[in-house]
Formats: sequence, structure tokens, C-alpha cells
Amino acid sequence: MTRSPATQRIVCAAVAHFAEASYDGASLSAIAEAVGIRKASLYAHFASKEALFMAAFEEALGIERTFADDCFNDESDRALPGLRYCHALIRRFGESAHLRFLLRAGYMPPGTLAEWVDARHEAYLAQLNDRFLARLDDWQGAQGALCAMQRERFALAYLGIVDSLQVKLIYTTAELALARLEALSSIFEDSLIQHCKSGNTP
Amino acid sequence: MTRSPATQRIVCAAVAHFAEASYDGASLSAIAEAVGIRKASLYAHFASKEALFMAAFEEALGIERTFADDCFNDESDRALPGLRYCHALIRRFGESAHLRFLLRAGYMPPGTLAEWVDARHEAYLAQLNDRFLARLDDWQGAQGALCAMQRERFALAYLGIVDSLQVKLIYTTAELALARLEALSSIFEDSLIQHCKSGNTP
Amino acid sequence: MTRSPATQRIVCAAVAHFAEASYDGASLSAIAEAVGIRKASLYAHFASKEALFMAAFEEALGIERTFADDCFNDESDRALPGLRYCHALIRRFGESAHLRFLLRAGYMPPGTLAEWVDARHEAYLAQLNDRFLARLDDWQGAQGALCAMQRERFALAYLGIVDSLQVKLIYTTAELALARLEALSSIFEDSLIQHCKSGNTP
Amino acid sequence: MTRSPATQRIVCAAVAHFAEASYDGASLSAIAEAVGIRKASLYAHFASKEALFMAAFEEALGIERTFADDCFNDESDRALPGLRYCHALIRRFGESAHLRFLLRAGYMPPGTLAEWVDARHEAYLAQLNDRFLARLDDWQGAQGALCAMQRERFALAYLGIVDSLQVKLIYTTAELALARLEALSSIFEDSLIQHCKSGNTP
DNA sequence: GATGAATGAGTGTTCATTCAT
DNA sequence: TATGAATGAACACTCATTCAT
Repeated sequence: MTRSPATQRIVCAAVAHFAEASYDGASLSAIAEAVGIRKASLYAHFASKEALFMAAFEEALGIERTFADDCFNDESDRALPGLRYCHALIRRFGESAHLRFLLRAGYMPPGTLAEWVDARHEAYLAQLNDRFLARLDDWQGAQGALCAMQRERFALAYLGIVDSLQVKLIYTTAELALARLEALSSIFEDSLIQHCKSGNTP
Repeated sequence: MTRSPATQRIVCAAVAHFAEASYDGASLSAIAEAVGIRKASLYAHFASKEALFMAAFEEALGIERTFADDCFNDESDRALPGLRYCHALIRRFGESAHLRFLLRAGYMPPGTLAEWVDARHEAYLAQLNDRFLARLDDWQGAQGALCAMQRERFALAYLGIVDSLQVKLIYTTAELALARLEALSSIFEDSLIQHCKSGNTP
Repeated sequence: MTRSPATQRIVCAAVAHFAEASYDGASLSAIAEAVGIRKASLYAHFASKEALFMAAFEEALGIERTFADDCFNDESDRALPGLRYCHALIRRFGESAHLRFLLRAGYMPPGTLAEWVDARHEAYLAQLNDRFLARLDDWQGAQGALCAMQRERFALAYLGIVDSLQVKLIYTTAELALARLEALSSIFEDSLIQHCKSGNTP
Repeated sequence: MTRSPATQRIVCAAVAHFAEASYDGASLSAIAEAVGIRKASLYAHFASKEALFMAAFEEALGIERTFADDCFNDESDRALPGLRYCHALIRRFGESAHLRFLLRAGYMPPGTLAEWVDARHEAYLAQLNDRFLARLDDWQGAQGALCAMQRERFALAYLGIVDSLQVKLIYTTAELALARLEALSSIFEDSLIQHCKSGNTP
């Protein structure tokens, strides 16, 4: 299951190119050139452009899932749930072609791959959802003030904030994304604290 | 400056195709076919694919700006500021190729057009920002409880929510976007009311 | 329905190339080069290689059907039925790419075209069958000695002889094909005369 | 000169693939896959595609020559000379890739191999010719009524009939080939008997 | 305004072949 | 013997663009 070094370099180049140009816009010639081989040689490693795309997607997804996991694991109990991941996202975006790839990839896969991509994308979001809920439960502690409906609502809002940051990162700059994060996280915190207090007092 | 009917039909077809396939993915052949003319005839109306893209972008932008204006104008004073536009967005997304085009267009314009698109996109967001602030001021009424910093913060958050909705619309369904809107608008409202109250009482 | 001169030249070149190399073996580059244009320019005339193949096939079929018709029309009443066409075939084979194309074309059309080709090929053979039977009836004159079963048998044999000649032409030379024709036509004549006599006398 | 089992399996697969797709259409990848090895491994057994083709051709030719020999050896003295082989051909065509290969191979060998194939094909036909003549002599028995010229004529006609059957088998079905054989063999028999009788009586 | 025809550049893909391992 | 990797050449096909008509 481990990949040869050459194959791995192809996957990396593919991630970078798909990240910049989406599926249709990325060309196998360019990817091959980046690796330093001829276009035809790619076919010794992957059966088709789609197969390469899938390998690149799974590579990127694996890395980003691990990254997200780490962020949630390292978050202190008292921090606003999920905030650490949001900050890490902003710092990371410029550096990680994997992340940019994931965001762009979902946009325009060719017809056949749409479902395949969607399924994996949703699994990724479900993981974020789970990790956020776990953190939320830790955060509110023993009191457990939030009802099920409220928990769900905050999770929905949290994922919305994550998407919102990613869009801002794609379109503009880390700086502006950070400003947005501060605004959104502050209203998020306001609402969350308010509900915990009100839920706490009879 | 008014366009011939034929030219207008080309722009409409272009909007639709760019909306579905981004700049690179859309082909002049397909656009011409949709209009019912030959590809070469397009060049009697537009000097290049880029020129057509720009015309389509400005068409879509104009329509969506008007649409947004109308939403804000029609919003009742007591409604949560900007909420009407968010709901309209969700309803509209499936129907309006112009809107889908605007969202997709920013993603992958060819190198040369990136700045051109960005400038216009920002102007669009600035308008939303302005209209939201005007509504916010109306809403809090004479009291004027929010300080300048808070006003700006809520505006930033509001635009974040709008982006978040649009992403959800692109990737998934109107239904899920609506659930997200309800979650985000409720925390937004919690925070807003809280700040107005606290700002109100001495 | 009339073709532009350039289009017609492409069809002619296509007939020649498909005749020499079958469908798969013929390359659009080579056909374009023969015409004196670039490969991409072919697509201004035909939508695909298959479309060009079909046009070439129908061109060749039309010409060969006319040729066969003429041969049967010009045959004297007393000549052995269909013999004139066989001789003409041998003379013509070296000169007519259309004929060579027809024979080769049926061999290896791509999956999709197999049925299409077969249907037309059979129509061609049915025409030969009809013309032969008409001549046969003329030849035996008023007596009408041959029963229906015999008529059919001779028609089957006649088409067999035609195929046999074509194979010999493809594999070897006109000279050897002529020798084969003489052998086959003589046994054919023997049998035919014998059946007419026997049918004649009570 | 004996082949390793692996080499033999390659030749068998090659026969099958060349039979279905002619020389150009058959791909070494597909042949290798059928054998269960990689394409590059073929070159441990054969120096080139042409070399493999030649090996496959000789394999097929050997088998079909033996088959023809057997047919002629098993034919009863009183049967119409060569008829047994014709019937066997029809039965065999669907089952024997070797036979299909031989027929197809001659059609489209690449330039270099054309002569090589022709020489072997002619030797095969010469064998059929010889065996037919031997049978013909047996059949007419001691009388020896047929003159040399007639013997040769019937041999030419016989080979023509064989070719005709093969074409019908390639293009259509065993059933139609059988109908053709019955028509051709009946006129062949008519003529043959007629010439033996007339040659017999002074 | 519209079009048929042409084109150079480019797409993904397959091919037979080579070579170090 | 067998293979993974590489490659040049060719494949059918699409692209945006040009130009004479």
C-alpha cells in the first residue's frame, strides 16, 4: 500500500496543480513537467487523470483530517470550542496546497467523480462536526446545560463559520479572514455563553 | 451603450455557461450553440472570450446588485437586519444563473482577469456592507446603542454569514443552506440583542 | 445535399485511406495531409472519424451500386447471367479505391458502426441478387424452365462466386482472379445449362 | 525448438487477439494481460510484435494444415471430393481462433510482413490444391476420365469455393455459409459428373 | 452580422519498445 | 524470466482565434 517515491512525487505535484486550477484546468503535461518526467510516463503510475485525481484527493483528505484531529486534540478545555482549528486553518491556508486542493476540488470534478468527491467531503465535515460536539460537551462541563437542539444548532453554526473562513481565504487574504473569524467567533461566543447561563439557572 | 437583442442573448447564454463550468470549462462553441449561431459569429459581438466574460460578469453583477438592493429596501424595520436578503438568496440560488455565475466566476478567472474580477466583487460586498449597516441603524432605532466597533463587527459577521450560505448552496442543497441560516441567524440575533440591551442600560 | 469541393476531396482521400488500412489503421492526420490541410481542419467538415467513415462508405457504396447496375444493364441477353459484372470487377479492382474500400470496410469497423455497415452491405448484396435473378429470367427466356428453388440456388452460388473473386483480388492479382473466374463460371454454366435442358424436356 | 509453457501460452493468446483485431488492432498490453504477465515481459519471449505475429501465424498455420489433412484423409472415396473439408470448415470457424486468425491475418499485415505472410498462405493453398486433386483422382477411379485441363479447372474452382465460404463465415453466420456451400457444391457436382460421363463415353 | 473554413496549440490516452533491476 | 518505469510517436479530438466572403 506504500507508494514508490516517484509515485508520491506525482501525487504531490497533482495536489498542487489541482489546487491551483481545479480538475479541468490542470493539465497532465504540466504535472508531468513539474515532476520531471514525460506525460506518457504518468500512465505507469496512474491509469487515468481521474485515477490521479482520486489519489491526490485522498492524500489531501487524509492529511487535512489528521491536521484537524490534531487541532482539536490540542485544544485546551477552557478555549472556545473549535476556535483553535479555525485559527490554524488561517495560518495553514497559504502553506498547504492540500487544503486549497480540498476546497477547490469539490467545485468542478467531472460528472463521474462528483458523487465520489461529495461522499468523502461529507465524511470530512461529519468528522469536524463530531469533534466540535465533543469539545462543546467538554467545555460546558458537568452542568450539561445545552439541550440537544441547541447542541445541534451550534454545530451547524460552527461548520458555517469554517466554510465562511475558507471562502474568505480563497478569495482574499489571511488578514481579512482573521478579521472575519474574530467577528464571527465573538457573536458565536456571546450566544453560546448566553445559552449556557440561561440553561444553568432555573 | 444599449445592446442589440442578439448581443444580449449571447450574454445570457454566457452567464449560464460560465455559471455551470467556470471560465476554463465553458466553451465558446457551446455558448454559440445555445444562442443558435456559429462560434465564429460571436466575434462580431465580442473581441475575445475574456471580453465576453467581462460583459457577462457585469451583467450578472448589475442584476444581483439590484436584487440585493430590492431585498434591503423591502425589509421591514423590525426584522433582523439583512435576514430578508439571506432568505431570498436561498430561494433564488436555484433559479438565477446570474447568482451562480458570480459565485463561480471569482474562483477561476484566468490570470489576467483576476484583479478585474476582484475589484468588482469587492464593490459588491461593500454595497452589501453599506446596506446592512443602514438597516442595522434603523433597527436599533433612536437609541443608537452600538458603538462603531460593534457596528463593524456585526457587519463583518453578516458578510461572513452570506458567504457561508453561498458555499452551502453551491456544494449541497437549499434545504441544508436554510438549516445553516437558521443556526447562524439565531446566534447572530442572540449576540445582537445582547449588545443592544447592554449598550442600552447605563 | 451537394458537397463543397473541399469536402468532396476529403471524402475521396478518406475512401483511399480506409481502403488501404481499414478503419483503425487509417489516420486522420494522413487523410488531412493527402488533402493538403491540417488535421484539425477536418472537423470543419465532419464531426468525427466515424462520421467521415460513414460519408466515405456511402460515397463508395453509391458508386459501386451504380457501377453494378450499369454492368447488368449493358449485359446482352445471351451472355451468361452476371458474367459481365464479374469481368468488370476484375478489371476495376486495381483502379477503384471505392471497391477496395467496400471490401475492407466491413472487416473492422469499430463496435458502434458494425451494424450500420452490415445493413448497407446487405442491401448491396440484395441488389446484386435481384439483378442477377432478373438476368437469369431473361436468359432462360420464355421457357422458364427453372423452378423457384433452382433460381434461388443459382443466385446463392452467383453471390458466392462474386465474393470468391473479390477475395482473390484482395489477396493476389487480377490475373489469378481471372483464372478463378473462368473455372467457376464454367462449372456454373455447365450446371445451369444442364438444369435448363432437363427442365425443358418432359 | 520446443517452446516453454509460458511462451506457448503467449502464442495462444496472440492467436486469439490477432484473430479478433488483426495486426494493428491487437495490442501487446491486451495479449500480456490475457496471459497474466506484464507487457514488458513479452520481450523476454519475443523480440518484437512482428516476431510474435510470425510465431502465432506459424502456429495457426500448422494446426490448420493438420486439420485440413485430417479432413481429406477421413473422406470416403465416394464423397464429393473436398466436400468434407468444407463442411468441417463451417463447423470449425466459430470454435477455432487459429482459423479466424489465418483468414484475418492475410488481410492487414504491416508492410514488412506482407510477403512473408503471402508465401505461407500460398503454401497452405497449394496443399489444399494437392489434396483435392488426389481425392479427385480417387473419386473418378480407374476410368480417369478428366483431362489435365479439367482437373486443374476443378481444383481452381474448388479453392474458389473454399475462399467463398470463408468470406461468408467472416462477414455473416455459419448458417448462411452452409446455404452457400450447398448451392456451390451442387453446381460443382453437376459439372463434375457431367464431365466424367462425357469423358467416359467415346 | 454572420459564416465556412482553416489553424496552432493543446487535451488525455495508447502504443511498441527499451532498460536497469 | 519478469517487471516497473520511462519514453517518443502517434492517436482522435477540442480550443479560441482569424479571415475572406
